[in-house]
Order: sequence, then structure tokens, then C-alpha cells
Amino acid sequence: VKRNPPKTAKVSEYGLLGQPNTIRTNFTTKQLTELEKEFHFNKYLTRARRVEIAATLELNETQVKIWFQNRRMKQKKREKEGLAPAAASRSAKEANEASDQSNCTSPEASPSTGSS
Amino acid sequence: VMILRSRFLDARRKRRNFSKQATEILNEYFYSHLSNPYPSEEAKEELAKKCSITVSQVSNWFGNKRIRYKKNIGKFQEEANLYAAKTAVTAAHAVAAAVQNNQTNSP
DNA sequence: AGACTATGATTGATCGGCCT
DNA sequence: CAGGCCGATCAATCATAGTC
Repeated sequence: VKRNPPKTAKVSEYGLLGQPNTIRTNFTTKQLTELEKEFHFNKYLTRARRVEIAATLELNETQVKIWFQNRRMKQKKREKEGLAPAAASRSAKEANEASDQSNCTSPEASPSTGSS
Repeated sequence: VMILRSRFLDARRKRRNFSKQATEILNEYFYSHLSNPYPSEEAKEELAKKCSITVSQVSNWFGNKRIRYKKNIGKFQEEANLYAAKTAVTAAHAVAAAVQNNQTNSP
């Protein structure tokens, strides 16, 4: 009782223009790092904060808003999966790494990517 | 252009193909619900259990399957026929069993 | 061994529903 | 009625596994 039609009827009806509207913008590492940092500070944004971040990172307020929304969903999914696979193992060994947050879901660490 | 490689080694992106049996089960569901290949949360949980994978993986599988199927139906025609036939056979067996059952106890 | 294809996962963005 | 959030999905892309 959730989905009826495949929908996505007009996700970007670029009628007579050769410019696909819905472009999947590629966030830079810097933008992602800042967004991530802000997320750890606050899971939710206030209007003011959103405006500020958007300006700082040169993004639309909508993009920032959506990023936070997706980020929250991502975290929820992570939490959910990180605490269920224990089907037949009570071994306290891998009790888990729950209680954390500092955990970085996106190890941006560019190892030795001296890449230029 | 160089700075765009931010999608690097997502360490955990270590993928493992699902077992042949799991794929079998997923495809069976997909092709038997081709008119509406959107399993409910409950159905996903059931499929996940049968396939020994997570619900998220089931979701990913259906998401990828739906898009890729739509993108090139022709490429999946053979597969579609194969599962359609398999489903038909299963149904036929069910009917046969029902008939037999009906005969044995229907005075 | 290398090119090409199949496939699982990730993610910016959209859709519909619900709430404030 | 506008605006934000959630849950599900889409669609493009990444990186690896499998095939030839």
C-alpha cells in the first residue's frame, strides 16, 4: 500500500533544451568534510545554520538540506545494520562498537594519495 | 578533475556476489511480480532470510534490477522467460498436488 | 594477462505522504 | 498553504568480480 505507479514521470522533462536539469552535482571533498563536521555537531539544521553553511560551501540551501536528510537516513541504516547480524553468536567478543559517533562513516583519509 | 577522485577506495565497498541460490530466489520474486516489483518491507525481510543477506541488500538488488531491467528489457528477455516458465511449472505442480489431494479425500 | 561485462553499493536528488 | 522530514526509489557512477 505504498507504491502504485513506477512514477518518476517527469524527473527532468528537459523538453527542448539540451541541458539535463537534474544533474548529480559532485560535492568536493572539502564540502563533504565540512558537511560531515557540521553533522556531528548537529544532526538537524536550523534555518540560519543552513544559510550559513550553504554560503560557505557555495551550495544551495536545498542541497545542504537534502544532504542532511540523506545523511540522517544513512546513519540510521548504519545503526540498524550494525546491530542485527548477530544471529547465533553471543560471544561477547564483538559486543560491538555501538555507543560511538566519532566513527567516521566516510573515511576520507587519502592515505598517501599524493596524487596530484 | 583530479580532485574529483573523492570517491576513492570505499574500503567496505568490497563486494561479494550473492550465491547462485539467492539470486535464484530474488529473480523468481522479481519476475513473478514484474508488473509491480516492489516487495513490501515484510517481503524484503522474508527474502533476506531466505537468501541469507540483509534487507538492505535485498533493497539494493531490487533497485538495481528494476533500473537495469527497464534500461534494457531485451537483454533480460531470456531470463524473464526462464523464470516465467519455472514459475509456471511450480504452479502446475501445485495444481497437480491439489487435484490429487482432492481425489484422495473427497467422498 | 587484458578487455569487456555483470553486479553490489553508494549517493545526490525526486516522489508521495505526513506533520507542524 | 508553505516547508521540513521520513521512507522508498531513482539514476548515474564507482569499484570489484566474473567471463572470454
